[in-house]
Amino acid sequence: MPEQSPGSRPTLEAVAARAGVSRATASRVVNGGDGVRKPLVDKVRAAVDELGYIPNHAARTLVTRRTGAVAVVIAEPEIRIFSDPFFSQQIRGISKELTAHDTQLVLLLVEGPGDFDRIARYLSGGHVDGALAFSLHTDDALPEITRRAGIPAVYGGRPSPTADPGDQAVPFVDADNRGGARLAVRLLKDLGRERIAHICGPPDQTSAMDRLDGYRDVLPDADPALIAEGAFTVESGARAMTELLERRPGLDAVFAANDLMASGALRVLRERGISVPEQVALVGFDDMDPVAKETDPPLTTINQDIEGQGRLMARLLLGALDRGRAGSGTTPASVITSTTLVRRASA
Amino acid sequence: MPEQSPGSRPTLEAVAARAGVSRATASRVVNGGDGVRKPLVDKVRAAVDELGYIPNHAARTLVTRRTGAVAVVIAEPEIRIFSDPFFSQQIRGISKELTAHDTQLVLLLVEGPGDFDRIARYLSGGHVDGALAFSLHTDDALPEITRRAGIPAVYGGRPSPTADPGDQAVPFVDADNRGGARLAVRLLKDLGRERIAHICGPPDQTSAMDRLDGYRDVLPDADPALIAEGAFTVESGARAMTELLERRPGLDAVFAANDLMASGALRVLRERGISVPEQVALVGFDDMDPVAKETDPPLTTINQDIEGQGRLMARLLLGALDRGRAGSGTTPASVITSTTLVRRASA
DNA sequence: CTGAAAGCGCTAACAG
DNA sequence: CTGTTAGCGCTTTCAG
Repeated sequence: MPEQSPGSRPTLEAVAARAGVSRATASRVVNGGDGVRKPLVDKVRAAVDELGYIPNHAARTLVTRRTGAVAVVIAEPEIRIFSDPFFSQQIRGISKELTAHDTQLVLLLVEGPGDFDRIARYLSGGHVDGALAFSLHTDDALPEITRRAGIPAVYGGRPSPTADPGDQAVPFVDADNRGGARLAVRLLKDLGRERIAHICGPPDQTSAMDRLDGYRDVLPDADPALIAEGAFTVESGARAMTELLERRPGLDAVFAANDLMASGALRVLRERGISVPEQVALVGFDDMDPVAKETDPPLTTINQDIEGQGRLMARLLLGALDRGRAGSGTTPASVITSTTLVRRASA
Repeated sequence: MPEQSPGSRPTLEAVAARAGVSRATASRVVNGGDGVRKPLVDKVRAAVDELGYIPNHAARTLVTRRTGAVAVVIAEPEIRIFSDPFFSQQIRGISKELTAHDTQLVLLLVEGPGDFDRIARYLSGGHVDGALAFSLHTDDALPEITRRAGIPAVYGGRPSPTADPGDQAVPFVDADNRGGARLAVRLLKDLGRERIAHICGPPDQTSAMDRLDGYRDVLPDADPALIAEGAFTVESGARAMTELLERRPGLDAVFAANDLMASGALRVLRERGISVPEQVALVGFDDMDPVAKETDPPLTTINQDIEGQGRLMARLLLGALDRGRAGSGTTPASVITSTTLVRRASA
C-alpha cells in the first residue's frame, strides 16, 4: 500500500481510468465483483493496488445510508467503571464480533446527566447504524433515547425492572442473575449453614435486585436483618459486613452480590478474627478477574461469561441491522446467559 | 425534538424551504450563523427546531473532509487489559476532552497480530481525523502505521526506547516513570534499607525499562541478583518475589514496578510470615485503584494522574488538527507528566 | 448580506 | 456484462 498524504487520495474515477473501465464497473469490483468478467476484475484490482485506492467512507455512506459503525453507550458517570473489569471484557467481546463484520465501534461515554442530550443527538444524527447500550441505573433515560433515535439497539443487562426477555421493545442480553444467586445460596444451605446473610447491591440496578430475588427464592423466610445493602464496591461491602455482624453476630454464611463486596466483607471478617470458611462461609458473584482468585482465601463465586455476553450483544444487533436492510424490521429477542458455580476456598 | 424514523429525516433543503431562505443561508445559520441577518437567523433556527433537523454527517464530511472523529487504538491483545483500570481511566480522560470539542471517539482494539492491516486501512480510509494510540510493546508496528496513514497521532506512553520527548516524529504523553522510580527507591534508601530489590516489568515495555533505570539511578551498584523480572501481573509479582527470596533471603526492601506485582509480592511475603513493612518494606507504582488501598497493609506507591494524561493526549491531538486545518502542520510536542509519592503502610 | 450553481466520491437504476 | 446517468445532503465559491 503506497503511502498517503492526506487530501490527495485517488478516487474511484482514477481507478476506473487506469483500468480502462467505467466508474460503475470499478465500483462493482471494489464491492465484491459479482457479475464482472474475470479479466476486468483483475485489471481493476491491479489498478486499486497500484494506486493504493481506499474507498471514501463518507461518499459511500451518503448514498448507501449505512455507516458501518455502531455506538457503544456506557451510562456510568461514576468511578465504578475505573475499577471494574466488567466493561473491558464486555467491550472486548463486542469489539471482536464487530471487527469480524467490518463494523466500527464508536464509544460514547456519559460524563454527566447533561450528556444525554448529546448522546441523543449523536444517535439520531446518522453517525451510526445501531447502538449497544449499558444502562445500569433503572432511572436513566437511555432506553427512551435509543427508542426515539429510531435505530436498533441492544442492551447489556436488563434495562428496567419491568423489562422481561419476552418484551419486544427493548432487547437485551443479561446473565441469569437470579438463577446464579440461587446457585450460591443453595450451596451455602447444602453446606448446612443456617443463618445465611446477603449483601445486596444498589436497588436501582436490576442485576442487584435479581440477585436478591434469587436469594429470597431459596430463603423465602429469611430474617430481614440478614440483608444489608452495598454499592458493588469494596468499601461498601466492608461496611455492610460490619453492619451485619452488629445486627446478627451469629450469622454463619454470607452471599455477596458481587466479588468486590465479597472482598470487602472478607477484610472485615479477617480483622475480626472470624475464620472463612470455617466460621463464616462466603460466596461472591461475577468470578471477577483477578479479584476472585487473589483474595485470601480465594472466593467461591458465580461465573458468567462476560466476553461472550458482549459478543452476543453485537451479534444480535448486527442481525437486526441485516434484517433492517432486507426490509423486515424485526427486533432481536433478548437472551439470558447461564451462570455457573465456581468452587474455591471461601465456601 | 420530534421522533425520527430512519430514512425520512428532514434535509437542509426542507429547513430552507420552511424558513423561506436558500439552502446556502440555512447552512450558514446551522454552522454558526456569522454574516446572516438576525431575523433570518431566527427563522432558520425555528425551522430547525420545528422539523427536528439534524445535519447529515456523511454529506458534511464529504465536502469538508473532516470527520469530527478520532481513533483510539489499543494494541494490547493480551488479557492484561481486562484487569487493568489503567486504560479505563485514560480513556475516560480522552473521552471528556473529545466530547468537549464535539469530537467522537472510535475505538480500535487490536485483537491479534493480523489486525494491524485492518487498522492501517481504517486509519488511511478517511474515517477519522487523527489517532490516539497506545503502543505497549516496543516491537509493534503501530508507530509506523500511523506515520504512513498520514494523519496526526499522539501516543500514550513512550512508544519506543529510542523515542525521546524532543523527537518531532512521534509525539507522546508519558508519566515520568524514571523520576517516579527514583522517588520510590530513594524513600526506601532514606528509610535505612540496605538490600533493596526490584521487581521490574517486561523488557519490551518502555515504562518498565524507565522504572528500572530510575532504580539504577539511585542504586548504581545494586547487586544484579536483587532484580527479578515480572510481567506486570499479580501472579508474576508473586513468582518474582519467590525468586528474589531464594536468591537473597536477607533483602529488606522491594520496589515493584507496578501495584499489581506489588500485591503478588505481598502475598508471598505474608505466606512466608515476613512482616511488611517491618522486615521488608514494599513500594509499588501506579497508585492503582482499588488495588493500592485494599492490600494489607495498604501500598506505599507512586501516583500518576492517568485521567489527566488521557485528557492531555486528546488536547495535543485536537491542537494538531486545528493547526492542520489552518495549514500550518506542526506536530505537537511530547509531554512528560509528573509523579508523586503516596505514603501508606507498606513502607 | 443572500442566492444560484457546482461538486465532494460514490452507488444504483437503467439502458444498451 | 458494462457504461451512462442521476442523485445522496451538504458546503462553498461567485455573482448580485
